[in-house]
Amino acid sequence: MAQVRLPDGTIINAPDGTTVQGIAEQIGSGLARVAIAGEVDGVRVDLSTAVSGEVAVKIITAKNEEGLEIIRHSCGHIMAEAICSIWPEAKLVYGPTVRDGFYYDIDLGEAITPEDFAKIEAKMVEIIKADKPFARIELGRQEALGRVSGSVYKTDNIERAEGDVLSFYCQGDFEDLCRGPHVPSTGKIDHKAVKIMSVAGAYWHGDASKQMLQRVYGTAWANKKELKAYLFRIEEAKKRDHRVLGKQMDLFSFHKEGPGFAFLHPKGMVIWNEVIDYWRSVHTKYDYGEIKTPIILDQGLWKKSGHWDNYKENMYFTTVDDVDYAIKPMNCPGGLLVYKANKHSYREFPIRMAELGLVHRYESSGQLHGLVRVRQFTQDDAHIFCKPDQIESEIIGVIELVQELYSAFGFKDYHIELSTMPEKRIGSDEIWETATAALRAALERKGLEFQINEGDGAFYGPKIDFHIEDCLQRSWQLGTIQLDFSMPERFELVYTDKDNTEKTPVMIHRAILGSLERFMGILIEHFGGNMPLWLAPEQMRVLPISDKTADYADVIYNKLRDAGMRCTVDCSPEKIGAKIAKAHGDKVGYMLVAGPQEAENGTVSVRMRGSKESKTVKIDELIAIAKGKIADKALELEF
RNA sequence: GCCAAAGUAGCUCAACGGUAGAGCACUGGUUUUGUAAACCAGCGGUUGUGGGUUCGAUUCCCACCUUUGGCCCCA
Repeated sequence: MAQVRLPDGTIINAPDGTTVQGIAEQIGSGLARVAIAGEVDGVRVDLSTAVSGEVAVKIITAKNEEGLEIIRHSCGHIMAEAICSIWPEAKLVYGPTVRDGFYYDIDLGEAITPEDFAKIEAKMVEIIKADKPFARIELGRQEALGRVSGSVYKTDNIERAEGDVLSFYCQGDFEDLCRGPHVPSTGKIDHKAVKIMSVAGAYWHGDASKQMLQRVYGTAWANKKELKAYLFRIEEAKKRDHRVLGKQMDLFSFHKEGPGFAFLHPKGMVIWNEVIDYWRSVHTKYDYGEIKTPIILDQGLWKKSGHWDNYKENMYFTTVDDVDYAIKPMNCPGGLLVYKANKHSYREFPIRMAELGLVHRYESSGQLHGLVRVRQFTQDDAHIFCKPDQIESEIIGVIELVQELYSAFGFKDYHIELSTMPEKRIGSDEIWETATAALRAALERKGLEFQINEGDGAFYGPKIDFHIEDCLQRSWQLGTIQLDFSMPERFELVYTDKDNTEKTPVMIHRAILGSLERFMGILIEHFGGNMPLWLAPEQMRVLPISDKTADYADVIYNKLRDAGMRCTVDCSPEKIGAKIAKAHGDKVGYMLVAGPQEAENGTVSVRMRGSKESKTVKIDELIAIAKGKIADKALELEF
């Protein structure tokens, strides 16, 4: 007899060899109907898997996240079969699940286009309706290799797979090498909850020197309602896209005369400047000095710093008076020269030099993306020079600064990565080891969770990166803390220590918002353009009911301007409803309706962005409230 | 950079071998308006750029530029 322990702790008995499906039936016929896979002792298996002895079993349904993943994986196979039936010459490569869906990499001479999606979907519906069972076949390594003979991709997959037993899954005549598990039959998928989303190129094994494959993306959900909800979420996310909002709100633009170079408009500059003002105040508090270094510097400097050898392909160059210059891609060499301008004592340490440095990095055209991936950007950079025994406390100080800055913008969700020694690098292995250990120690001291990103450090040192997600759930790096023992040595930086000898300082490179351009893009998406009052390009707009109260509107406007509010008046001949709609479209924080009633009492009727109600307040009262919200960096407008 | 798609008025989109059209915005007029868009009229385009095919190209073909979705890379 098998003793089966269920997730809630109950034990049920079943004859040895009972399948997971059988267990589900024993629990209840309803569960058996919706079961799509199982988990035996923590391992996901097909419903047809037999159990015996003492085991823990969990039944997976479409309601579980695991269930959805299995559905998506099975959908990948169904899509693969559909594609192969349309293009028999298609060679399948690899088809995993991803967040919200799945993809399949396919090698096919002919290009698959969005016009083909309907055809693929129709074929998939046909396969689903045929309710073909998924059958698992297990083979030894040699037999498996024999079974896929002729397919370079599948042979490669087998060579990369671990273990001696490899499995194949068949649905009817279609067969694919696959770890599984799968739904019991294609009919378990709701054909109304599946959709082909896009097709794009992808290198085999992500290697640019390898063949370009076609990657077809699909999504699958438990039912039609969830699919619709997902598609709705995507549409909503697109409305928050900073490129869309940037145009709509007149914040910035791009032009073909400078691809990858953002042009900031007056309203965009308001956000930019507010961010910087706040940034400066926090840096003053954390005892940073600020410097500014040139954008164009002699090429020799970049050879000395190692950028020439390690970063040249991302740099811009220019020649004037027969002298070769580089446009800076990083601020550190300039910062080093500032350090070298004076002699330093250990008593000054740590020296924290911040710089809002404008850098240029050549990025190949395919990777440009609005404000978040550009060729020219301003880093909120800083270089900290300190003694080795100050490293940990300095790193901790930066982490605290990161947390303070992010929370002011309402960013609570970010993840941290620790990147280690890359292939292209300067400095000895011992130095890398010490530096990496120091970063790790600081993170652990702060009790922060982080993941290791092997081989992804900067060429001069390991780094801690802070990532947040945009509205389309793409992850973007913001802050970075990089430890560098090499650059100070190369530039022969010294300080006089207590014992009156000259020693080499340690250098910490760090950026918190990362790129101000990227940060602005993420801010726009984060707030959906509805900026908190302190960041809003237009904090308030006075809306006179008609020309009759135009004079009163001007009085209010002047008072607000005098109080330092960013404010305009809408004196167009529109009706008040139209003015309100327009102001909402422009994402103005407070809409101040001014009619005869208000004029008589010295008040305005305040309508808040996003709200249908309004409140009547005295002008001075409004100013006091707004000033309070701005000073507190309040995220909400309500009062 | 690679694979694919797209580029039409300031913006969002139609038309798809035969004189390029709408809404919003803008300008003028009517309306003097009370909380998410009053009405009328007008202005606005060498259809991304350059070649080619054709009697004729926005439409078909080629190249380039830019953008979009991915891949690789990265702040």
